[in-house]
Amino acid sequence: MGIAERKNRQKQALRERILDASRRIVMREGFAALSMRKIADAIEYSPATLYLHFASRDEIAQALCEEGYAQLLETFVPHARIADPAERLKALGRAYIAFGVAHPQTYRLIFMEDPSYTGAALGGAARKAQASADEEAGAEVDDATTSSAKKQAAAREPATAATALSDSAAHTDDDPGAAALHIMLGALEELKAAGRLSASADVGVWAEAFWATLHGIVALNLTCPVFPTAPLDTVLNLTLDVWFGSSSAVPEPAVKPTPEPRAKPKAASA
Amino acid sequence: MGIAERKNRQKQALRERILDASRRIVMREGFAALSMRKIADAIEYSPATLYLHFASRDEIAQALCEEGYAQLLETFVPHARIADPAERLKALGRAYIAFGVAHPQTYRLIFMEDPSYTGAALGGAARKAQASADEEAGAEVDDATTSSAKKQAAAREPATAATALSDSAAHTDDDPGAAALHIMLGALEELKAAGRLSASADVGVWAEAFWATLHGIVALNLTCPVFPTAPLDTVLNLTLDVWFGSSSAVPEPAVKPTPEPRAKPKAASA
DNA sequence: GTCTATACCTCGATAGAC
DNA sequence: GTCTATCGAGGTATAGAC
Repeated sequence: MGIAERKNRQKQALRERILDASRRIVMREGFAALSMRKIADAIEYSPATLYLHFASRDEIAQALCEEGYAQLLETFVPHARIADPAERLKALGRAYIAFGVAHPQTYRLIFMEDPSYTGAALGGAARKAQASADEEAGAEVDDATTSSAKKQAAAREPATAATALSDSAAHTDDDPGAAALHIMLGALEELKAAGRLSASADVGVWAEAFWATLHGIVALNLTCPVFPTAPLDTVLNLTLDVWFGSSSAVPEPAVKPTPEPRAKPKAASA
Repeated sequence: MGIAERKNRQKQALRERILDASRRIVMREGFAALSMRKIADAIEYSPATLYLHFASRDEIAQALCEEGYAQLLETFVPHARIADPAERLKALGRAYIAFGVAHPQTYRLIFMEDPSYTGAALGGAARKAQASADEEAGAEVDDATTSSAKKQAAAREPATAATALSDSAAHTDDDPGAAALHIMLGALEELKAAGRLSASADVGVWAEAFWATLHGIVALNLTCPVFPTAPLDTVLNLTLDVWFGSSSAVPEPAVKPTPEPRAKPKAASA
């Protein structure tokens, strides 16, 4: 069987070469420029050979996406150990933006190209967020029908940073997107448990809204050459302060979030 | 000269037919599916004829973009009359998201396709934001070199909603993007003048960060089929409350933004 | 397994007849 | 002004020789 194993190794090696070349093309010229011909050229094989390893261009793209999800999650992991949940969320936000700026084409591929690619990243994650929200609302969860119900159990008790991390690590293998979102959910739960979020706040909604905010900063920055006019860090810091309060050691806080929530009456529109 | 005028009218009419057909194709199949052949088919002319009215496909796309900018601005205008600046900003945010959801392909074309398209919308706008920020910082503005310096003068004094609107209306003809951003800047200036924003807050940064946030919600919604899991309005309301405070008449505010800004010490990261 | 060769698309843009 | 015809380039995917 040694011969079969060698052949298998060679097959896997070529598969990796294909993905390597594809990754380089995407990083250099963007996803739209990824074609079977170009990949074949890059690895010095004929286009037909590619179809022995991938059924289509789309399958190659999906493989690249999965790498991207994992890569993004990796940048999250170290920050998940930060004790203060607000600081943790801010650090995660910074890591998210940093990833997008450092790997623009990868970010585009995952979050700005095909809905099915983005869905693969956020689909499972969003389902978990919904489940968490339902759970929080006191809805009954049918463990038999939910394959990942066991993993969600840890979120039921107000988790410490350590348990949140170890729990999310359980997701890492199968679904990086869900794991990433789960790290955020854990931090938001802690904030809420500490009374720094309204008791009626829905952490699932908070997580989705915050994620969308981060996405907006990255996406606009990648798409629009003149955004932002101000330094990116300045915009990011303001955004994080608005969401989770100013935490700088500076005596005078730079931003004072709406001291009078409902001071003025609503005006009639034309 | 009547003959020449008639020919001119006919030429303009065909130009409009081309744009109409293009708009329909983009709305129905997306910008990527817009091809000269398809347009020609739709208007029942040969592809070659198109090149008598537009130099290239790109020129058609840019014409569509300009319509889109103006369309977006139009949805802003009625809300610019709201007296309370925070409520005005929230209404603008809602209008922005509503536009993106109602006209997904138009929104994609303007803000998610080609950087040059988005730049045409935000480029001039961003320059104005920067100018406003400079001005605010006490920098001298050389009126001779800035063609629109006169228009910015109105923002110097804490403007009423009326003056902010009339001022922004002056931008409408030449640059819808700048006009839209200017409406937001005016509202932020008012917030600041009322002491509801820190005196050291940079309204240019606020405007860019808020715009990015709105963009994130729309973009993620358009790209990701499962976002948001929660109703879009719920996510939007939370986001607007986080940015400009809760203004609902409900006795218990749904969201309490970080009552203890710097309660916990910063934790050491691993 | 890997190749050559090719079928079969779609595209933007242009030349030249009418 | 409008057409037909076409160039040349790009793409996915496959058939069949080796």
